Amino acid sequence: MALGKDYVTQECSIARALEVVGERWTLLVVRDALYGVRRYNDFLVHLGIPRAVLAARLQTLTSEGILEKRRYQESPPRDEYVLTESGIGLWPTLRSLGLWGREHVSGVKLREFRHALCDTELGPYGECRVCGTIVPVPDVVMVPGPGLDPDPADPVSKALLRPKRLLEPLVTEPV
Amino acid sequence: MALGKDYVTQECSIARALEVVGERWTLLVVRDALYGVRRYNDFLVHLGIPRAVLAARLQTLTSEGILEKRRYQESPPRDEYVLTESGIGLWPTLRSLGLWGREHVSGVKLREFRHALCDTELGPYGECRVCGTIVPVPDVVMVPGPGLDPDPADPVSKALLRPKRLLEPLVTEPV
DNA sequence: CAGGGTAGGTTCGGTCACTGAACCCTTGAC
DNA sequence: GTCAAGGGTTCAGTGACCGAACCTACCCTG
Repeated sequence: MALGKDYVTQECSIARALEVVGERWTLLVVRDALYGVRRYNDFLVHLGIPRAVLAARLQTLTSEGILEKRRYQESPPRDEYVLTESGIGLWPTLRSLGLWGREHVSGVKLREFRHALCDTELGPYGECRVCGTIVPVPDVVMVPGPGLDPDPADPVSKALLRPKRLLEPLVTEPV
Repeated sequence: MALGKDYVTQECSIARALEVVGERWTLLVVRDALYGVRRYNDFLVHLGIPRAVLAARLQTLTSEGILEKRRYQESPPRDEYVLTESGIGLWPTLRSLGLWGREHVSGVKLREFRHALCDTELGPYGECRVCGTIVPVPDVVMVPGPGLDPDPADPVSKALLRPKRLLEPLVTEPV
């Protein structure tokens, strides 16, 4: 946590959670990972985060068991960062935070989330209104909403314009 | 937001939300407000936050429309900080963040939340399993869980040991 | 009416996280 | 041999956060 200080007096699960994911950028890294971003460089260009900070976040998220670093090719050695179960568990939090931001801060719908099996838009708790069940994260499809810039500058944002399932690895166009 | 920098490149409701509530201490102030804390001094002793930071947070939260500052006595002039509708809208986020912290960080159940009308423990989305509805925040009762220290040092934590509804103003024992 | 207590701040020097830019290493392609 | 790309590390500067001290307005008590 920021300043090396924990919320030491707080006997509270929310405080414990914030000690892990409450630093600047951390939740945005997790969000990108949910959207399918896996590579250092993709996080870098999409978030506009300083390299040193990204390296630090990826390392703490890995050591906290939220991301898993895994080698996907040997030569040259390349690693990718994939969400663990614990990391996927942050989906409801990010979902409700996003809804709150849309409703009380930005006022614009930038993305929609739908149930892959029946194409119904999710309710506020990530449930499918038609099927009446909580939709598992891999069955959530993200599609761009009306407020989203149709021609973004960076290739990661471009790739995220295409409807895709959460967690499904992002493929960026080779420049 | 920290360092005067917003998440400027991010076209995303989550980023917008974090610009408002993503600073250190901010979400804990909102949590305390949900628990019924209203006064400067109660926030201070309960959070263990530096006075200057608390003053700054209360001011930004007020100007962002999440808290409302209101005079509750004239002489001496005293103000209290009460959640607005927008602030209450953060309940689902805090609820899911707390659940995640309990499940993936602390592992201990510190508090329980129940439906006031039927005394059923809430489900993960703040719904009542018996009534089948989302419980409005004022109808949520908070009761201490098994893992909570039964004899805390500060009077605010003491007062929070008694079951009470969310938002209901906290009354601290006069020392 | 002096002294003490309380609520709600502001000020201030020091520390530490974040920032942006530059540099480094390994590998593969030309 | 040279270049580019991916994935980092290093480093000086800035500014948020830290704790402690100080300030103000009002009330109560002797």
